[in-house]
Amino acid sequence: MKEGPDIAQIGALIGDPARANMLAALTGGRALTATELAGVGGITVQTASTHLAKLEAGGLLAQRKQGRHRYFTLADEAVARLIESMMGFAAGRGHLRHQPGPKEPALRKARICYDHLAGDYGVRMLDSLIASGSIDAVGDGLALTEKGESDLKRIGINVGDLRSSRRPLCRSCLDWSERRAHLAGSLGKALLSSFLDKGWARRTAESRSINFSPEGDRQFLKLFPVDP
Amino acid sequence: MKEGPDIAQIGALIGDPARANMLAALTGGRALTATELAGVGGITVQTASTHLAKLEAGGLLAQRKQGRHRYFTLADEAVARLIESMMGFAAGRGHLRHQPGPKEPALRKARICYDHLAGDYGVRMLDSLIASGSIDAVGDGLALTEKGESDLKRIGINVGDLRSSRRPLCRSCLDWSERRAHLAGSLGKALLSSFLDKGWARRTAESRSINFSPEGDRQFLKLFPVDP
DNA sequence: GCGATGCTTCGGTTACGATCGAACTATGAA
DNA sequence: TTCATAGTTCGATCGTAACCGAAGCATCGC
Repeated sequence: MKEGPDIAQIGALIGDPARANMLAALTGGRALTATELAGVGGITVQTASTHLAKLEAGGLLAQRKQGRHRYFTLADEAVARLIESMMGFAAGRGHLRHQPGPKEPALRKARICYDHLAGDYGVRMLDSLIASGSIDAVGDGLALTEKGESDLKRIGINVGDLRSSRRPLCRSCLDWSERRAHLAGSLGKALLSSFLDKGWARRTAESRSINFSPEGDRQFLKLFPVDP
Repeated sequence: MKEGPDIAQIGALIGDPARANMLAALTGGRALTATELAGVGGITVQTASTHLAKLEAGGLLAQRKQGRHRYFTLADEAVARLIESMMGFAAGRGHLRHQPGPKEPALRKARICYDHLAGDYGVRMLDSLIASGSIDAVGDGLALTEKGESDLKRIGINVGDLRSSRRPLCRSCLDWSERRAHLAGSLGKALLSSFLDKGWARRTAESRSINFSPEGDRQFLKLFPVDP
């Protein structure tokens, strides 16, 4: 007994439905205000305020004041990974939400996971990068190849810039809807950003889903073909 | 809101201190009875019984009856990974236990993590295997090399046998005390088993720590040297 | 200055769940 | 059979934490 770090504290933090909803919403990567988070949690602002204070004290959230707004984000990528891994686990056990909801298909197709692409399209992209020899997959680890680096430069992504950050370039992240890996890390972020910049896709207002335009869809599927 | 799987349920399950203690104890890999688990949770058997029922209903535990005893284990390796990853996260945030306790140093040196070696010795072993070229590390993924396969055969581990199981051979598992990776997967299990079989080390009765004998210590350090 | 908006703090209510004593079932030992 | 041990179920208690209304700050626009 009393062995090791205290998982009960963070378990309890995540264990409240309102807080869990807020955290899941923040996994979308966007900074949200206390009022918005109260909305996603289905509670009043007063209650949300105390919840947010607890989450911040627990080190799960960071906030920055901007005028009279208070923007909350996940404290760092480790929190996002924890949440996503718990989602993957929960999905595997059948701990699904009561009503699947109309937005579910869109989420399964393409959604944002902290700052990179997830869902069917996210998994497909990684598969294609591996098949084309741009990324080496060893066990559950990923590494960019020289071919990959030059291929990416051709679509406007300069890997050298990304390397300067302390964050790992490639990281595999388990997708809860597909139950397979998609690409995270700074490269995952850069790829999604480029899709948005090119106008291939747009983020939706209140949801984590990512909407591809018909043209963007075509381009994406051409760039990341699935092998027959 | 209402997007994705329900993490609040499992968060709440882990969020109770008594349940968290039981889960942490079961991460030791041993099957424990309800009474033993009541002990580690610091509660009466009645209370433990209801907790265990909840954990089982939530898919975190499995039980098997044996005579008048009821043995509980973690449902599968995924649960162990979840618990360990939460421990790693908690340790990183400073969510440590109130009193470090006398057993802490032993735990940091060598302990069992589900079924493989963790702690200083676990990290050291993986480092050494990578340095000697037995294991390839790419990103955070691990893969056994041909050299590794033959080296392991020399110390009595037949990798061919391990491959037949559906479980991955090599897996990296983040160590909460060292904050670095150690070796999990079926190979990690096989290595620890061999140390125990050879008499180099023994499991302790009530704790997760692993005790190396003086001779076992010598052999282990010789087999897995650290590069200067 | 003023009101409006965003958010926090305070106080009091409420509900849920952890807890344990006691009674009950099941298995094993004598 | 009887007694002992392991565990569950029941019932009642109790504490904590989630919750919201109301009041209090802070910041913006005017």
